[in-house]
This record gives sequence, C-alpha cells and structure tokens, in this order.
Amino acid sequence: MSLLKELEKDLKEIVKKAGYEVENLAIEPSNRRDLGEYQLNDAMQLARTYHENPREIATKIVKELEQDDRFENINIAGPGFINISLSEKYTVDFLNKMNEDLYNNIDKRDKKKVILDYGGANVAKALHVGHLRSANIGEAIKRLARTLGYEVLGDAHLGDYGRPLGFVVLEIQKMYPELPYFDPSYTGNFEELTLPITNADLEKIYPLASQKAKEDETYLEEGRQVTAKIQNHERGYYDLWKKVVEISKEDIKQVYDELNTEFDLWLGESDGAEYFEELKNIYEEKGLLQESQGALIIDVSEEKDISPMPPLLFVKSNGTISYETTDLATILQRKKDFDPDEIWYCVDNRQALRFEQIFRAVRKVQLVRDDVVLEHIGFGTMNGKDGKPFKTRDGGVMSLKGLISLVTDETRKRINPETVPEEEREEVAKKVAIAALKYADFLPYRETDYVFEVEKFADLEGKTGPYLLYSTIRMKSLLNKAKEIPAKEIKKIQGKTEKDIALVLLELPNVLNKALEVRSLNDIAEYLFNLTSLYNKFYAEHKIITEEKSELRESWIVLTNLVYQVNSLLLDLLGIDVPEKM
RNA sequence: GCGCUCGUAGCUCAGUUGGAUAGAGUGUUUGGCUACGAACCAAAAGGUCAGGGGUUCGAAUCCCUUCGAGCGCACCA
Repeated sequence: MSLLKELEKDLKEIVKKAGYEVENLAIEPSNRRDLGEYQLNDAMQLARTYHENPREIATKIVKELEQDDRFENINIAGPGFINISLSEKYTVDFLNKMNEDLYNNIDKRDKKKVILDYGGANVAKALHVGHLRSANIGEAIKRLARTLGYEVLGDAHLGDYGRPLGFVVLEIQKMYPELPYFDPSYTGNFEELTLPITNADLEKIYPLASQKAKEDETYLEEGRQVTAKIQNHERGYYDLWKKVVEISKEDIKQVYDELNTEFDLWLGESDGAEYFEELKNIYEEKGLLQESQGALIIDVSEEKDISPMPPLLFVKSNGTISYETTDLATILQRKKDFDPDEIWYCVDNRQALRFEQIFRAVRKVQLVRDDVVLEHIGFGTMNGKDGKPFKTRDGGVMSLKGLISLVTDETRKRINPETVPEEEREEVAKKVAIAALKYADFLPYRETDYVFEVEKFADLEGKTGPYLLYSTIRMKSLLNKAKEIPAKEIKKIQGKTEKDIALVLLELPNVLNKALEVRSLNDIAEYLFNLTSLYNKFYAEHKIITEEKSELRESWIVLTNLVYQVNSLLLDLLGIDVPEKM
C-alpha cells in the first residue's frame, strides 16, 4: 500500500475518533499554500449530515490531529477548512522509503483480464494523423493498467475486411491480370509467390480503386463479387487478399514501432468474421433478426430511450455483413479464445452510438456474461483551425509518417553535436520528435476535440515532450557525475522547493489511480511537467555536486535520483523513450 | 428536427464527484551562462470562466434558459 493511502486511512481513523464517519477521505494539496500544505474539507460536508456547526466539527478533528506528530501547523480557516502540513521527519522518512522501492508506493488493483482494442489501422491505407490518438492513448492505458496490476492484451484489430479490400484486389487484377492468383489452372503454392507490389503501391491503389467504384457501376459490381470471393475463401482471391494484408501489416507495424506502440495481438476484423455463422445462429434462435428493407436488423431500442435508437444493421441488403456485425463476431471470438473480464475500445468519440448499439446487442443474447464490462473509451477529434476534422491545405489527410518526419526535421536541428555522436543523431532526433508528438497529444483531456496544428507538435520548448526528455537526461547526467559521492538517503529537507517536490512525489499513487479511473493521460502528462519544472527550479537554485555540506549534498543527490526514477517510470508509461543524450 | 459534446487569458489547453485569491504553456516586455547540459531558470503584464436566471455557507463546476460551435442519427468501415 502506498504511503499516501496509509495516510488517508489514518486520517479517516482520526476523524472517527473525533466522532464522525467519512466515506472517502482524500487528502488534497491546498490551493492556499500560505495556510498549509494540505486541506481537509470534510468538516463542511459532515456539518450537513450531522447537523452541527462546521467550525465546531473542525475544532474537534483538529484536537485529534494535534495528537499525531506527523502533522504540524494545523489550523482552521473560513467556514471550516482544516489546513495541515507534514512534519519534516515524516517527509524525509517517506522520501527514503519511496527511494528504496518505488513500485511499492503504487497501489495495485485486483487482477483482471482486459482486452484493449486500439490503433484503428486499415489494411492498404496509410495511417494518418487521426490514428495518432488511438495509438497513443490505447498504448498508455495498456501500460498504466498493467502497472496497476491488470492483465491487458492489446489488439490491433486491423481493418482488413469488407469492400475496400475487394476493390484493392480487383484493381490488382486489372493491373496484373497475368498473376497466378487469377489463373484457375494454377496449382502451385500461393504463399511462395512474391508480389510485384509494395506497400507504397497499395496506398495508391486504394484511393484509385475507390474512386473508380464511385464513378463506374460495372466496376462497383465487379468489386462486390471479388469481395464475396474473398469472404468465401475462394482460392486465388483469398490468397491474394492474404498477401495484401501481409504487405500492409509490415508497414503498419513499422509506424507503430516508431510510436512505441506494441500490440500483443494482430488480429483483424476478418478473424472475427469467421464466427459469423455461429453468431447468426445465436441471434436467429432467439428470434431477434428482423427483415427490413431487404436487410437483416436487430432492434436495440429500449423504453427508456429519450431519442430514437436506430436498429443494428446485421446483414446489409446486398448480403454482406456490416461493421457492427464483425464487431459482435469479434466479441464472440474473444470470449472463446481469451475469456476476458473486460473489453475496452479506444476509438474516436464519433462512434459512440455504434458502440451503444453493439453493447446492447451483446446483452440481448448474453454473448458474454453480464458481468463482463464492455467499454468504449472514446476520444476527441483532431480538428483543423476551422473547427472541422483536420485536412491538409490541398484537402487531403496528413499521413502519420509525414507528420513524424516533419517534426523530426525540427528536432534534428537542435541535437547537441558535442554530446551525440553523428551516427546516433538521426535516431535521437526521431525519439525526440516522437516525444514531442506523443506528449502534445496527451495534454488535452481525452474527450476534448482539439485543434491540430503542426506548430504545436513541432514546439520544443516549454510544456513539451523535449522539455521532459532534456530535463530527465540532465538528471541522469548529474547522477553519473555524482557516482563517486556516497549518497544513500535523504537526511534533510530544508528549502521550500525541496518540500514542494516531496509533496508532489507523495501524490504519485493518486495520480495514477485517477488516470486509470477516468482513462485519460492528461493528469499524468501534467504531473510530469509539474514535477520536472519544480525539479528544474531546484536545480537552478543549488549547485548540487559541489555543495559543501555533505548532509545537503547527499540529500540532494538522492532526491535527484528519486525524481529521475519517477520521470523514467511515467515517461515509459506514456510510451515515450528517453535517449541517452540529446 | 432529435440526441451527444463543448464555449475559460491574444493563441493552444488544464481545472467540471461544488471549496478559499481561476492555472499552465506559448506569445509580448525584462533579467540570468567563466555554471552539475540555457531545449533551462526568474519576473511583469494579460480574465464579465459565452450571456441571463436559479439552487447554498460556497458555483467555471449542479439545474433552467438564450446565443454560438462541433459531432452523431441502419447498407463506408
């Protein structure tokens, strides 16, 4: 258990001794630091339930608090705010314990198996800036949940199914009709063939084919047929489709690698779709499939609905299955293969209604046990300056690769030639660029639509990823130089800045808990900046290594180590790599 | 039309389970490298929390209302 939680538990007992029961007692940093380090606001709330004067309640609590030597400078202000500060001895003790075992100061949760569906990559289609959020948030939530004790499987859930892929295969057929995939008499092994097509080609074929389909009825019909052939596993077409997926996946993997996004499962919509027949039977048996305008639908409306709930489209009027249906089938597949306790979807907020429909459909037939949590972790859209989803100047979408290289152009200019050998500069520039991108993306609250500006991501000073990297690297550099100096523990906390750092460190477990609860990383991003900038202030105030009083010198080195450890932990949690030098 | 989300400093965003004097970065102005790494630190200026009403000891936060913005509302995944 974290020291903070222990403290909160003890405070609850203290309040109880004073004669009152509180459900959740949270010790919060005061916004009136002139009055105390922490504030307890419970007296005002207790006043309501106990029908007593809040100041009198506060007085009774304070009397008990004064018996505890961990607290000092206890006072009551205004209608009943209780202000307390932590004694130096307690602060020093807790910092040393934290330094000994950082992990022990994090509150673990009961183990749970979670499947996290994020990324949103589509086969044969370049990742664009809109894919950044799902990858960043999903990956960080995965790491955070694991740190707090969950077992999490990240699934890329590739968009590898449906008509677009049919068109791509059709277009390949038009371009290379001589390929053995289209030769019914070919008896060889398709897997051994190499395609004359690269991922870059695929990214051109995709828009070309969908454009043709829009304009040309015959082409559209041909595409439908090819799609059906793929879905029916027809020899040749199915094999070519597999090849296309393979080529594309390699490229997608490479981009995700750069973003430090690592999936445990690289399954796709097509893997779920294999369970379609079984799924259909389940719904059919319960008589939930209705025919409507040539399609099969499931009514998912409920009486409590205040607005019309459209039905879930199960099979489209042309006989193909919809996106919602593959998702249902995927849930069935996940239950069979992994039997998770929860399934989380890290997908754009605009799909909220779809997920509501899907989740309702699941409950109707208990596709998973009722206690299995299904959650849509929606996030805001990246808009352009006009407030509409971001487009480049020529109206297209900006590719993720393009964005990464754009920011790398900026970071490359700033790499310190004296500390980074030439052969490592490119790699370092990229790491710094990724840090800039990821951190800028984490800062706004998850559900906020935010304005996408290249300048924002290319910003390298102030509250940015590079600031955090720079500062963390500087700490490490200092620790390296201080290696010869014996520094085991903190002996003294004397200045205000040091005390401030200590208080922020104490808050760590609460920040992690809250971040997981609301499934947003902005608190962690904010926390990292607070801690780091406080440390930088401290760094500017003192010459640590050359400090003459050994007691202070040692304390400061250990404090540096502690901040360095926390920064490393949190940056890793956000999926941000720290280079050795920059 | 119905529903969801939102409107906070010039700009980009925090703060929204009700707490004290609403914060950060950036931009502007100014000061600090013979220094453990200046991608840093310090300081100043900058606000009708969209407008109005209500609830209460207390409202950026909750309720009502007006105005404004974005998104969604079965055959694109």
